[in-house]
Amino acid sequence: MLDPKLFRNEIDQLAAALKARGYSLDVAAITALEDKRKSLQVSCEALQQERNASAKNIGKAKAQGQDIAPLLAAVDDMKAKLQQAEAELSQLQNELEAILGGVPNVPHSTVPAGLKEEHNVVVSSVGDIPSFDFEPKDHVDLGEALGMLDFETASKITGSRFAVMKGQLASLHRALTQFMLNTHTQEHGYEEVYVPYIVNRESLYGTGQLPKFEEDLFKLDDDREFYLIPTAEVPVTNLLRGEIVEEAQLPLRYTTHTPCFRSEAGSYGRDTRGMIRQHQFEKVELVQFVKPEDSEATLETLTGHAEAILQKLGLAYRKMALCAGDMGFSAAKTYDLDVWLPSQQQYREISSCSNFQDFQARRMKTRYRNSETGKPALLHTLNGSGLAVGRTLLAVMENYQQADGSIVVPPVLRPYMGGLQVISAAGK
RNA sequence: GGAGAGGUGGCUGAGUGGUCGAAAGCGGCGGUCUUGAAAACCGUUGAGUGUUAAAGCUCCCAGGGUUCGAAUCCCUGCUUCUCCGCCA
Repeated sequence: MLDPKLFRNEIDQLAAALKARGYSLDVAAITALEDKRKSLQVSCEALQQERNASAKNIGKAKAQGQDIAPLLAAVDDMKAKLQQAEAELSQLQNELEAILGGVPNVPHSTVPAGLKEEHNVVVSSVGDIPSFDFEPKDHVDLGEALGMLDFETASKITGSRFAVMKGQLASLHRALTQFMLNTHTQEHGYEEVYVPYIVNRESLYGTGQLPKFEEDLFKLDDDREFYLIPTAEVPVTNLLRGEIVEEAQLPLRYTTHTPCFRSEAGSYGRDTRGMIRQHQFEKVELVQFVKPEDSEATLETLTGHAEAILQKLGLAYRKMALCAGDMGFSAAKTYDLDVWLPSQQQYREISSCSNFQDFQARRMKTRYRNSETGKPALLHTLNGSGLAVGRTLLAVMENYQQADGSIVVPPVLRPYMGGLQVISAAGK
């Protein structure tokens, strides 16, 4: 949610800024509604004032033992008038809120212009692209040949876009998670948290998945309106929904490992092979709450924390600054980290790190007490994948494969694998 | 699943349908004292909206209702705690 004042006072500038990301703001409709709201609110408050004053007078008169019957008669029609005004106002406010809640964040001034993926800018490329003296296989062929990756059984159990892993590959998957969590908690200063994987509507509204992106989510058949989390961003960011934290506690850094569930509606036919795009995948998430003046720098360090994982794993990647039109709904600025996949001869997204500024915090009413003013002020929120575990697994498989189809375990993961150096069919 | 008790400001916690946005304490902030700090004492201190500033308005878990008037009464939901039952 953007600051409502922007819609009242600077709506034309706002519309121009949003156009950069391909969003066209209905200025005329919003202005008309806003004008109507203003006048309705004024008249409604005048009626409320009248009611309060007369009720007070009646109370006084009664206390003094006077006859209050004439006073009651005088306020006879007031109630109905007020009720009608309040109903109209609240309907209008809901209407406005629905519109404003659906307006995306304004791109930060440093965000590259452009509306499409090809306008994203390469910030840096790190690591050497591996060369093979044989034809590298993709992770599906590798995993199936090892007998450790099975999509057919998964689709029997559930359906498409699920995977079954076995043996050392399943262990490698777990090792990656442990390695990431340990790195973030021990080297990057994050506190590990465990959170629910099912969330309510309020939480999804807070981080911006609702009301606009309901079709991306799995909703439970339950009258409590529960959803499976599409990312740990939702429960972790909502840890502080409605809270006021002390400035001395900042910055707050949380990391967690959760499964993520995405309906992938609208992605039919895309990435149907392998583990790139699944309905269920694991992710280690980084979330930070910082003072507004710190968020820009924090996006750099947080992205660096995700990069550190790729570096320690020895994977080649590039850091992309997303253009205005390619960013998510709530983001003011986003870096994607794309890892090199030998089978595709291209980089694929493995992490997305964003600064939401106060966009989520305003929706969640997450504030801190500013020590200078003594007043509560909105925090800035950031998050990033550190990393998507399934995609990291397939990147490791493909980049560490050998001619015989075995997979070398990256040295940093060996302590988590009982010292195992190579995954081979014999190890199943 | 059954029975009972709660949900009030940053926190703890009072609050007979009318002067209650709400006692008190803690914490915070400012001051006195002190070389400095602590202690003590004095003052101040909810959030939002609105305004040049104010006034006004809204908010006592959420949503409905009763009433001229609701933190207070009624209904529904959510949630916390205690006891019983069941259970990984």
